[in-house]
Amino acid sequence: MKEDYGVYAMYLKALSDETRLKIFDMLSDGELCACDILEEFNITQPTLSYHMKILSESGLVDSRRDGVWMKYSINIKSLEALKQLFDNITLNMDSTSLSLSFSAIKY
Amino acid sequence: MKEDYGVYAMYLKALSDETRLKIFDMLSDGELCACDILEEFNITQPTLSYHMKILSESGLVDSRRDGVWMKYSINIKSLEALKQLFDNITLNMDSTSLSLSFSAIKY
DNA sequence: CGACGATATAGAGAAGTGTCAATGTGCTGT
DNA sequence: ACAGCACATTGACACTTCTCTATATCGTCG
Repeated sequence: MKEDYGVYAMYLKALSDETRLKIFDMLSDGELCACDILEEFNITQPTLSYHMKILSESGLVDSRRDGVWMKYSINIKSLEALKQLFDNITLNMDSTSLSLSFSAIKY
Repeated sequence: MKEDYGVYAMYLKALSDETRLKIFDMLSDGELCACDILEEFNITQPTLSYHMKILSESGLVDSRRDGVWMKYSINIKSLEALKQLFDNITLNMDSTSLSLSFSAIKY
């Protein structure tokens, strides 16, 4: 974990662009093809392709061909890894911060 | 939430640099001064100051003067917001993805 | 006050990013 | 085979990012 800063930084860089973050959030509702995603943005098709490549190569998003279409979906493992990254940060907190964190737990 | 992509993208951009991500993780053990942080990296003092400014201005990190020193600490609210961002993404998943997510829950 | 230690700012340069128009590639019907 | 649609790649450009050296500011102590 402590040694994976490079991987996490890559994930976060992939999501640090507002367009890509929106796309990632869109994919939380399930698999989508590029054409569906493109309709939601005021960007050209090559620009979307560029963003999808970054998301795919980072490992955050999986892609597969379905005939003429490319279908994209969230890679669960990378999403869980990101959650653990931020969850672990709270767990390491000192007592002052911990009391604040406890009040934020919502189960 | 759905409208805050700009804020989240800013948070993620601030953490998308490996140095800044390490610093953020270091701060999870509690408040640190710039001099303590600087010792852990092979960068110059102005470069660290540049990174701390990005972390502070994004809202992820709080800063205060303590005599000659600047003390930095994690802003809990922004950290919790980041956790919710990723937690909400799983919650929106369809049944196929949900079954995968359940298997990853570790309580 | 004046010197010093800690941090911030300015300026510059190399490298990276996001966008587009133009073009290439791959699949599917006819 | 070939025409057409979906998507990828290329090349170019403006803009941003990260790093440094040099210099400024701020707070403390004698």
